[in-house]
Amino acid sequence: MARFTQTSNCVDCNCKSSVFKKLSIPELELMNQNRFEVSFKAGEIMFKQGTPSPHFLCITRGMAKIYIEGLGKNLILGLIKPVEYIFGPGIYVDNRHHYSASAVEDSTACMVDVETYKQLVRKNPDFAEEFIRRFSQQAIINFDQFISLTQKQMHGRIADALIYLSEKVYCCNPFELTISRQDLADLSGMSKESAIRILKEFKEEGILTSEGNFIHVLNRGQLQHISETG
Amino acid sequence: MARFTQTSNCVDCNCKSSVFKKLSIPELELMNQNRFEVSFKAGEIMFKQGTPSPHFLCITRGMAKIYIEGLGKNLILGLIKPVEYIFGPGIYVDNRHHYSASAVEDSTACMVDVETYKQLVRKNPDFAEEFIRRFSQQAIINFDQFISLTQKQMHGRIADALIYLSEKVYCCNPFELTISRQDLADLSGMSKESAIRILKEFKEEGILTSEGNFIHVLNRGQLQHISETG
DNA sequence: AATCGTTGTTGACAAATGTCATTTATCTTT
DNA sequence: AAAGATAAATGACATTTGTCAACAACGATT
Repeated sequence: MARFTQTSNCVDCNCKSSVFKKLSIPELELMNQNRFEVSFKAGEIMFKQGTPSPHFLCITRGMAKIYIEGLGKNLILGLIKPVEYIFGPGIYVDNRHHYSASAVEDSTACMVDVETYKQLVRKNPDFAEEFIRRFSQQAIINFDQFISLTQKQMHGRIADALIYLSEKVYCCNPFELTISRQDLADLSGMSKESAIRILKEFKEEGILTSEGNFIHVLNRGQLQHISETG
Repeated sequence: MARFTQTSNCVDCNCKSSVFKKLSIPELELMNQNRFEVSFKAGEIMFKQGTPSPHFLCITRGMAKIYIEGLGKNLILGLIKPVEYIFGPGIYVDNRHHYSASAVEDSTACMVDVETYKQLVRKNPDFAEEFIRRFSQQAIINFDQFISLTQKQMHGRIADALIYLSEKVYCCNPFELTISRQDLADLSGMSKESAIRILKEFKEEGILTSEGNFIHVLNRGQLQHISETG
């Protein structure tokens, strides 16, 4: 199970994440006092859809997936890496998590008290605006995902997922896919078998090479084209 | 084209919409000074995806649809009626609209200056919290729509759309469908023909009756069941 | 009433996609 | 190294869904 540790300070995250840059030293200190660090092994659940959300979560090491648990299947909304924080929309509505989060790699995360956070949102308009801006960016990303998942065929959706993984998540090419094929399928809204098949087709067409979990995108333009034409 | 009018006052909306209840009289007055009313005929576009968004919009009469323009198809996010306001996530990010809005019935709307609005969000923490709360509620609704559109089959999706229309939009049963079949399809992420076919099946199975654009849901439980089982 | 354009409806068909069963690879544990 | 568990890959098939073409209904205009 998860182990408690208490190593870093909020000032560390302040150096890395733009959200906390809007906080003053005393405000950071307040936040620091109302947080604790937890470590998770790969596969462990960080929080579960439907449960109360007294804390929000800030990934300091490793990687997490956030996903909606639907009807038997999961829909992965995104992969979160250091130093990004995960706040569900529930914190201002019903204090429930509206999606689950679990570690896809061994990870550590800060759990920050939501009430402290909301208090700072009230007191510091710059912080509030930055929070709203983040929230808005997330919504815009969701819209794109909405279009991808509802209007594109499988090839376009896998292309979108590969671009996302290479450029937003692992930020390199070639990259090692640390998520499973099932996760790739859950990210693209299709069955695991279909995801595997399309990956194979892309390989046969010379768009990418793959050896085990290492994927090298050879023809980024082609991938973009497939993404845009559905 | 749209005609300008200047009839009501923000205080009117204050009586109807919970968002503005958090504003003081002087604040409402400020908002009132930075708004104007516009009327739209059915079918007219209120704002267009990709264009700048110097104003947000508050529907005071009629009904609007908000929709993402995707690859040839539209995805309807929701139907907006008085007194609800439409703010895109772009106002805090890139000052662009990330979806389009158009009148599905003859409508009037207030266009409120975004800068004034953001100023009030900074100054009035209660108002800011209420804004965030609304935004969050919208995100939660989007999650449900996400699951509906990506994990349910057509019958489940039409069931969801019918429940939404009957209970959230028209708020009565029977109700007159003022949107087209194409709109119903865009709301459910499928082709117009498929939407029509499923409506017919529901009719044959006695779940509803329909005469022209009037729909009467006879078996709400069955509809719920179809929604839940996909 | 006749015409035209739009929207709604239907049927036949093709394409996309999921499901199931089976095999292969990979990794861990013994 | 052997065994077992898990993940990945493949093939056959059924189902879901979209597309296309034709037609009917409706409203607006002449």
